[in-house]
Amino acid sequence: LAGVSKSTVSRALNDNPLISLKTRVKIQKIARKHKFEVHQGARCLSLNRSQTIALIIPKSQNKEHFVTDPFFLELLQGIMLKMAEYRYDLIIGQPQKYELYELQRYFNSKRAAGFILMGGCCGFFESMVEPIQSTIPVIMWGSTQQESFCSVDCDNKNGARLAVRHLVQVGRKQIGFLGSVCTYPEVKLRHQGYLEVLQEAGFAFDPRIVSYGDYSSKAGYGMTKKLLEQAPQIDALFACSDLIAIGAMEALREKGRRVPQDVAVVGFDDIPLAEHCSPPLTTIRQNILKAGEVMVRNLMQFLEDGIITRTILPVELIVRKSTRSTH
Amino acid sequence: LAGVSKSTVSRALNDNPLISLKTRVKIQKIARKHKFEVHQGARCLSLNRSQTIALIIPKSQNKEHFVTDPFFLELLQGIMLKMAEYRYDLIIGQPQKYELYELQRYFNSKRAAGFILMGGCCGFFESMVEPIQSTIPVIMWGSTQQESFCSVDCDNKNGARLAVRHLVQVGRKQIGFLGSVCTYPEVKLRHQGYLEVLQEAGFAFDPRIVSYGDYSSKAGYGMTKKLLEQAPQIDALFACSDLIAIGAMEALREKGRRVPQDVAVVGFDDIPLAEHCSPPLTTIRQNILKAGEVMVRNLMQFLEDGIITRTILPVELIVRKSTRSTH
DNA sequence: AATATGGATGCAACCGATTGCAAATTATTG
DNA sequence: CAATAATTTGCAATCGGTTGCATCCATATT
Repeated sequence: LAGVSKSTVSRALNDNPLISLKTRVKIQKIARKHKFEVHQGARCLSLNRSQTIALIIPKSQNKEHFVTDPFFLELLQGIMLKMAEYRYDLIIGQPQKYELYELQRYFNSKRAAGFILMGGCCGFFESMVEPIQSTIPVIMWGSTQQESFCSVDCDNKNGARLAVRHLVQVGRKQIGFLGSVCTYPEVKLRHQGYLEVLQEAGFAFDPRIVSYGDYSSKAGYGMTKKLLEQAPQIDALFACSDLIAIGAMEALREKGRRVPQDVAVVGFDDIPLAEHCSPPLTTIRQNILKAGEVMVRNLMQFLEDGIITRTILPVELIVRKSTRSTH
Repeated sequence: LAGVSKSTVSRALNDNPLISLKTRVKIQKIARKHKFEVHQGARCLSLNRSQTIALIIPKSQNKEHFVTDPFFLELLQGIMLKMAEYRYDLIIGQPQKYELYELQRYFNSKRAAGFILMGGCCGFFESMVEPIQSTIPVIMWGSTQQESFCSVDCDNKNGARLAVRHLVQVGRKQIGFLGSVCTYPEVKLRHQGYLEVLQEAGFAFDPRIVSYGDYSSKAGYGMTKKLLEQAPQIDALFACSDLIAIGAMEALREKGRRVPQDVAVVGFDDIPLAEHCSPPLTTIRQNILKAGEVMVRNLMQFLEDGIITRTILPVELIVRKSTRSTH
């Protein structure tokens, strides 16, 4: 070192006001010059917590090994941006099973101080929620019934309402619903919004124009093919993701339906591609980047002060050609 | 504990053969029963290395904050799969600057024992390569001139050759090239493959039908618009990503060109969407999942034995409607 | 039965940082 | 100037594993 004890160095590097400004600055300068870095293992041992958050993502049930949705990347980006601000590290984990125990292992081994759960939207974690909140700091993406822990979600119901109301306004009468998995809370909410607007518009609800699959374009393609057979009269589709919508438009095209002239299509997410697919897709924009940031911020708040937040982020209707007959 | 010293416990949990099988099993059973987890901080301190690999991703230069390409997700998935096998943790880092120093900070603080560099493909890390190899365990995605450290890449040149040869075989004469950033090594290689096949086919090279942008559908849209103005005679396009190709097809459609009748289009990557866009896209499939796995495996090999590997993964031509006039 | 042998376990130091408390230094006050 | 207060720094214990070496015990050997 350069003149002082190691406790002084430790305090100086942590900007402890016990140490006089003069020595603090001196020590920090020396540390920088010698590219000194605090040994995180030692720090973690001493503090008994690590400056690390774990992002827990689901292994999807079907073949596809991952949330292939670009949506996830954007969320990740938002998370990382905010994480860097807090000078925390992000570890990504994909546990074998969706059990509290797996999270507890991370937590007990002090590999992570808190968790961001992506599986929430799939209902994976609903089961383990009760024991979690008292034990492990957690924030979840997606809607949930539980009040006892932090969550962030977009306004699914309102998103669906905006989409379907727009379809009604452009004169559509037979509006189909393309969901992903019908048990997902956000899908339920969107379906609810869909029903509300149909009712407000005085339309009868026809269960034959509702279909479920997953979030992929493949599923959208398949659902639409099926729908066109059992309900050829549809003149609009509200899809629960842009990928579904894109798959749907492909199926429509194969069946000789023009978008938007014969069938108008609305997606959900506003992925970058939505603007440049064919035709450009009317969709519900979620500010995913922001969502990622909010998740980190709220989790940190919980870690520091134990404040439980439940955030609903606004959504926005983006009108493009897939619902505009002219222009 | 239950009867023995802590050194015995430590050895037993690490399956050290010094400890008799009987006590080993007994201790492991007790540990499991009490959900004991090794404190990773302490372990890291003691061993002076952590069981963690850092995935370093670039902040893209333009507005888009991230590799929005689904390609990245698949790679991530492959990395995570293999990582779980080795029982290592994955941390994701997006350093402020692309300098050796940033990596060294991770390394010196013992937050990561090795690095997977995603920026390689963008040439970001080329500059810091010489100092790296001797200092820090690294594997890079993408082609590089350097021989001194591990890398994994797909066979870019051959991919381009397959794509362009296919276009030649279906009778196209004016084959445009839609690149991303012309300084990226993989783009250079693909352009090289493109030129080779043109030459073999006896076509003259026309620089006016080559354009560069980035990997997004937006860029594909823009490049194609420009290309159609300065070279309206083109009858085929080879795009360096599926997203570019999708943007290109949208631009073609707006300009009244039919795909594939007027202009055939080939992409690169085979993202899930490629099969369900309109028309389904002929493309070059990279086995990205495998690539991720190989990166982890080779990096681990380097960590253990210091073996430097340079891997080129095969690619495959997937023919779909975007290049088939009939059917 | 005494000694050699080897396998199983324990002792104790060590990794590098943090922090309560004591000590030393400086500043303030009567 | 001495006594006290306030500020600054150092001492030493602690966190929870790992590991070289010493020790112990049981069996094998002579």
